[in-house]
Order: sequence, then structure tokens, then C-alpha cells
Amino acid sequence: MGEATTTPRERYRQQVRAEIKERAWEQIAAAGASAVSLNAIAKHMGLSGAALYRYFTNRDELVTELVRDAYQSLAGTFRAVAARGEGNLSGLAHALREWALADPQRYFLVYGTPVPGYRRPADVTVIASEIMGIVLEACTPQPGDGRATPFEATVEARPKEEAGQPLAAPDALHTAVFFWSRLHGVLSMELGGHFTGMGFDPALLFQTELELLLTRGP
Amino acid sequence: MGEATTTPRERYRQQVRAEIKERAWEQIAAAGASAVSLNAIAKHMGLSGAALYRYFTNRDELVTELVRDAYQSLAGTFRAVAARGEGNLSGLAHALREWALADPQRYFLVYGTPVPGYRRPADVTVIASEIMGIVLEACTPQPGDGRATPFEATVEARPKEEAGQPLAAPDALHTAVFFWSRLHGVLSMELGGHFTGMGFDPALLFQTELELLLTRGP
DNA sequence: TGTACATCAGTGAACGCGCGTTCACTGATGTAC
DNA sequence: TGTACATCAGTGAACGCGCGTTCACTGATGTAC
Repeated sequence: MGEATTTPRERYRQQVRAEIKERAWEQIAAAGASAVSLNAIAKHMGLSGAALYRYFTNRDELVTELVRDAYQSLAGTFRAVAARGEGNLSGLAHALREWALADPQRYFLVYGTPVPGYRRPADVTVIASEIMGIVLEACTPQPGDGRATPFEATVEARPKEEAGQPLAAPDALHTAVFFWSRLHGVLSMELGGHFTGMGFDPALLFQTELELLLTRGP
Repeated sequence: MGEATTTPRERYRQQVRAEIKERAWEQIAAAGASAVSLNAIAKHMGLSGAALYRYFTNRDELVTELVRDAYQSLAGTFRAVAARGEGNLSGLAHALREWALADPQRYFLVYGTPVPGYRRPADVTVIASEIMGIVLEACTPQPGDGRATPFEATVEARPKEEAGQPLAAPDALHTAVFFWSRLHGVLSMELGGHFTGMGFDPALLFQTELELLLTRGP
């Protein structure tokens, strides 16, 4: 254990911080991100509202911390999947879906409606590009790999251009972006309830979209 | 003009209602949907807060009305496109993108992060399915049309199944759903700023995704 | 081990604020005769 | 056309509420000698 130097006080501090964030997540799950309230969290914890200012300088810092944690959680999930040797597009896709379904509001905090005027802190942007990096890696043909692309179908089998307008080369970045946007499309429609009453199984839709991506590329 | 029976008072009423909604949209554009405030709107219009209760029974009714208007606006846009004879997938896609870019927050009010616990009123759901109906129509081969599907490439040229797992038949509903989810994916990533700093032209991405859909189907 | 001091978690009162909403009212606009 | 009445837009004061945040404080926990 590297944190042997951690004092009991510091440990307690981190526990309370963690509980504050947990309560904040409960509020978000119950009424959306704008419902996060320091006073309400304090009351729920049996503390006075002022006590929370020992742990966060203000409400904004708490929310920013939640956003950061959300990004970090996804990055960690992806890293774990990759470490398990399942860091291909299929593995990442299923990890993404599981992660999103586990806490939809956390997912939306990252990829949902942007709050006008809100700027992601620089370090969060770094985590975001780390996430994209892992996807990108899955889209990059590995040396020693049998195939030249992450797809089962070969690139050559696909039409090179359409109606005289050349399509962008299906390079890794291109693939990663469409991997992301398509899965986000299906996922956010599912979580937003836009499929309900249409007689579709969202899991199957996700799977279908993923398979189309895997077999044909973007 | 069928509204010849409208009294001046009623006309005035509608004007004020319209201005209230306009101010509400400004608030949404500035700080998100949760920032809609009757008092702030009233102050901005030079009225007392209580005056607005002549026009909306409460805050909730105003917000619901905005949601309804957003759906109706998109439905109207789609209807107009169809009436212009451009109701194919390409025409609808570009209309969707224009509509979304014209007012991103309006777009997100419809397809953005769902507010936990919020139920769309029944009549809004009706409009939503009307919108889907127009898309569905564009996905349905028209009698007298030269082609059997809305795609340039024929269905037969595509592999019927992959790895022994049969793909769902690319029928109209299937096509419509993927049309919607893919374009929503690209659009919401663009509007959410998740493409910034990646060196992509969002318009081109949208166009590319659309063309892939048109030439290869879902 | 005991004492003196420093650190720090948490309190409770207070601040100003903006919110949604109600209510009795004034005054202007429209309607009926 | 003029008068009597009804309708209705808007006022302003008031309500209770919860919010974020500050501040001087108490009391418990940790540290130094």
C-alpha cells in the first residue's frame, strides 16, 4: 500500500468527500445535473450546509469534480477492458454500453446536452482524448495482426467513391469517429426513451449497429 | 384567412404569449432549459411576475408548451420539405441538420438529455411519431419508383448474414431507426463540441455518414 | 506520560437573493341596450 | 351615439421557500516538547 503515509484525518476527509459526491450523484439521478444542491446534500448527511465548504470551495467545484469523475470512470473502464485483452472495437463497444446503462445520468453528464457557456476544464479534456486514444488504438491495425484493418470485410471490397465525390479514406481516426458517433446515437436514443413504443429491442439495435460497423467499416 | 373571427383581445393575448415563449427560448439558449424563470421573463418584458399567470397557469405549462413547439417546429419543417418534393432521406437529413443548427438548445430539448421523471405529454408523443412517420415514408419504396429500396446500391449486393448470425431484414422501419440514430449521433456530437480539436469538419462528417447510409443502407 | 498548543471539522445564525405563486386591487377595453 | 356593465390585463405587496455563501464560534483531534 503506497498510501501508508495517509493520516487518519486525511482518510476521513476523503471518505466525507466521497459521500458528498455520492449524494450528489443521487440528486442527479433523481432530477438531473442542475438539481445538485449543497444544502440538500448536507441535510441528507445530517450536517449543516456550511460544513460542506470544508470539502469543496463552492458548488461549481463539486460539479466539476463529478464531471471529472465521470470521464475518469469511463477512461478507467476502457483501460481495464484493454488490459484484459478485449480492447478491440467490440469489447470497447460493449463496455461503453454497460457503462452507460449502469448510470445513464453519468453518461449524459459526459455526452449529453451541453450547458451553454460551460467550459470543460483542461484536465478533463485530457481524459477525453485519452478515451478517444483507446478507441483509436482499436481502430489501428496492429503489426503482426493478420488483417490490415479492424474490419472483417476488406477495404478494397467497398466502393472507393460515390457520384464522383471521393469519400474520405477510412483511416483509423475516421473509423473511431464513426464508431463513437454511431454508438452514441443508438445509446442516447435508447436512454432518452426515443425507441419506446416502436417495438425494438435496444440491445439488439446496438448489437446490429456494432456488427455493421465491424463487418463493413464506417 | 380563416381567423377572421379572432377578436383584437385574443390577438393581443397570442402576441404576449408568443413574446413570453420567445424570452423563454432566449433563457434556454443562454443557460439551458432549467434556467427558464417566469419572474425573469416578466422583468425582461417590463411586467410584474404575477402578470404572466394570465398567460400560463404555471411554469410547467410554459416549459411543456416550449417542448411541444419544438416538436411541432420539426414536424412542420419535415412536412414542408416533403411538400416541396424533397422528402427523401437526403432532403430530410439536411433539413434536420439545418433545423438543429438554427437552434441547438431547441434540438436538445427534443433529443437531448432526458430529465429524470419527466413524462412527455400524450399529444407531444403523437407529433413525435408523426415526425418518425415522415422519415418512415422516405424509407418505403414508392410504387412506380424505379428502385425497390431508397438506396442506390441494391439490397442483393449486400451480404445477407454475417458469421452465421442473420441480420435483421433492412426493412423501412429498420432503415428509419438507423437513419435517425446515426444522424443524431453525428449531430449531437457536433453540437456538444466533442469534435472540436479533432480536425474534422462536422458538416463533412454529417455528409459522409449520410452518403454511407444512402449508398449502402443501414 | 502529561501538558500546551495548533489544527481542523462542524455549528448556527445571518446575508441577500431569486424563485413560484396567490390575492385583492385598479384601470383600461370591450359589449349590450 | 351614449350610457351601464362585464371582462380582463396588469399591479404591487406578500407568502414561504431553498439556494449559495460568509463568519465568528466551539469542541474534538492531533502534534511538540
